[in-house]
Amino acid sequence: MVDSTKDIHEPVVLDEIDRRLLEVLKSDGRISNAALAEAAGIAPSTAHVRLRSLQDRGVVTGFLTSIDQRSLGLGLQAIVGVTLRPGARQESIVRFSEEVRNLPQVLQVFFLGGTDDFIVHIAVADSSAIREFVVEHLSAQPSVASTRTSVVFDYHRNGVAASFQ
Amino acid sequence: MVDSTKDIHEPVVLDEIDRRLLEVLKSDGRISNAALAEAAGIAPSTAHVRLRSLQDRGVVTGFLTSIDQRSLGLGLQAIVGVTLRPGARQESIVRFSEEVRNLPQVLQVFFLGGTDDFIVHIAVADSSAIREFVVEHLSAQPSVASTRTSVVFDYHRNGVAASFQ
DNA sequence: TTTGAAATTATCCCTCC
DNA sequence: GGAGGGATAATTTCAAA
Repeated sequence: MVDSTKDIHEPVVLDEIDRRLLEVLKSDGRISNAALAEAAGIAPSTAHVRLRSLQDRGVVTGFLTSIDQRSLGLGLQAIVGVTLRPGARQESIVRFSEEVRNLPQVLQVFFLGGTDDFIVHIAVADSSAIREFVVEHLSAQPSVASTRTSVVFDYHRNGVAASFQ
Repeated sequence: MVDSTKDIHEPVVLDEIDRRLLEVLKSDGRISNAALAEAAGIAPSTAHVRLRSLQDRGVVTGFLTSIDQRSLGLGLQAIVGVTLRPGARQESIVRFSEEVRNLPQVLQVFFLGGTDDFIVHIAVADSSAIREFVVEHLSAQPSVASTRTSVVFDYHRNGVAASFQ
């Protein structure tokens, strides 16, 4: 008996074949089923069922396309660390963070326990757009105590983690 | 005449159709060519040519699979900020950073201009694995002056930026 | 460049091992 | 749970506008 509405995280058991499939898919999400099957040493029909199972079990949460941001006119990336005011209301923080993560400049948001309360990874056109982003969307917020902006000189990605639920 | 060996970044011109294709592909890298064509309002054969062109021009740099790290037994994510010693030799920094970004725990590395010289996004099994990672792979390095570790409580991703060449 | 249509492949479901 | 086979549907190429 499997519950189809799983809001909580139930343990997932992956065997060697699953891990091989994931290893291939990690860096080639658009590989054909036939090629995926061959890479994992199984029949195409089996690979097909396996991949569906990985999606159903929530192991594979989606397929993404890596896009060169410069081509979109967004040649500059930055990391902005944000510290919130100690007295900020919980509900206003939640609303604020949801606004931030839906802004078009935002690639990723990390909510942290530590010095910064969260950090935002953005891609923008130029340095004035960074300042504009920070002033308009972060500093202007009453919940925000301070921000620290760092320009991204180089960036490397090994894999893509799923957004938390 | 197009140079196939483009090491430098040449300007890319995207029209409205290209942008529509990218918007769809961004969050669904495995969409079928037929569905992609319909979403962009063009013929499947055109969508096919267009997508190939986007790849050839370096706009689309790859297709990735978003994987729930918890399923892999990596239930904890952290951000580690690293400051390098002012006197560290350039070549040792380069070698070190290349080692770090190839570690299996590492999801992303950002090289920054600012307080931290770079930050590392990792996924590990538990808190002792965080400590192990920092001690073994970061603090032990002679180039490293200090590190600051923050646990990731929540994570959200809007899109995937290409790794810098 | 875009398209429609043809040739080739792949997907997907069903059945059997 | 994995593999085979076959109907369906997709991708890819190409000629033409």
